[in-house]
Amino acid sequence: MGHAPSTVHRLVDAYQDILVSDGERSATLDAIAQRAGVSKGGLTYHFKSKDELASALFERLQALVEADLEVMRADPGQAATYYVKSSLDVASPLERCNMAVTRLAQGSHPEANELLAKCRTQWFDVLMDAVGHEDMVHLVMLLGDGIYFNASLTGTGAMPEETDPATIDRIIGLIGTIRY
Amino acid sequence: MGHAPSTVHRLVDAYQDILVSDGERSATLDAIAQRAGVSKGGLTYHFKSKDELASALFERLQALVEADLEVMRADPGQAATYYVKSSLDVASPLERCNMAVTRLAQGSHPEANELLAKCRTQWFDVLMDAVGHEDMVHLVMLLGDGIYFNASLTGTGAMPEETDPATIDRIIGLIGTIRY
DNA sequence: GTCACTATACCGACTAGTCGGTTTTTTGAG
DNA sequence: CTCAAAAAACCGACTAGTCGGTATAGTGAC
Repeated sequence: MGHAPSTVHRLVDAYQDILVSDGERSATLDAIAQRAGVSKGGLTYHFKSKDELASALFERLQALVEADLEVMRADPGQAATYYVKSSLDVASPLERCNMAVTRLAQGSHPEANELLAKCRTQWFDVLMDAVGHEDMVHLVMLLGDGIYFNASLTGTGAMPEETDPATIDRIIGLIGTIRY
Repeated sequence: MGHAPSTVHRLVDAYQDILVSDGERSATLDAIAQRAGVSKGGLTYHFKSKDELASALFERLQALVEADLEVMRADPGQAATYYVKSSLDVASPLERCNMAVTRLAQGSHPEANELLAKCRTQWFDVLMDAVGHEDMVHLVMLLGDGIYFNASLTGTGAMPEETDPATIDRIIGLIGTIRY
């Protein structure tokens, strides 16, 4: 019970956290190992290369997205609202993992690019089933991306001020008034 | 007339382009010099350090944003539409420069962070003057960010498909129906 | 001569990945 | 349960290569 997270899990966490907070460049093997509380040798025992670490991150994202899609499918009426609101929760495992993979994609990692494309297609499909109007789905997804992008810069201390959850609620209210 | 761009300009272009298309890690002095078609010595002749290159990029962004704000101030009625639509034009000098600085910010470059925060505040203020409703301004800016974020991933070949300008037009139409 | 470079060589710091060796955990025979 | 052997987990020094930055001799245009 209450497993202490395994070393492998901690290493992926460390990689993810450094990617999110300091960027790809800072995510060196030494830095990852140090944050995970193991030696470099300990890291390379579990992951022979940095690519293997990245692959583990990709698998984590796939699992988290699958769970997220399941939540949305379970309550289609709230799917769009849920999608927009959850974009704001930068501390959630999904958003953090998504952000880490996005950082790799921006460093032109082909596999990261493909995975992100796949995830976005899945979200689009689920939202289409739930909302049924293509333009509205695009609007919702773009809004979610904007919130996410904003939050990702706020996280690194780059924004004038954080996006306020209450503001998001009011914006959702405004969008709810659109007749289509 | 029709100046061939100066070496200094070409070096900043090269830095910007590599940042956008390959990420911070690939933007080495050698790579920048090579893309600009000068030797490494030629680069260091004009920029004593990488930080000076970054500063030149920051100055470029400030100038481009200032011009953009001027366009918006000149036609407040179209400011919001202009803001959203121009987010899609990833090939424009402003968007490319903005993207390059964003890459640096994500690598937690403090000066890049401050500059982005300042620019976003300026855009917000101009949109507030033009639109007059805070939540609508947030909506417009988030939408712009989403389009921009999408486009920036599409650029690196990461998206299922590029956001369609016609779709953006229809979304703007939907937002235009909101009464506030 | 000066400016705007080219070309090349070099240094120190850092980085990914390797490797021999050590510690910890698991196993299974008596 | 006990204890030794085997397997798994981990350590840290080392190697080969990269990157930012410095240095320097030389070239052609003005």
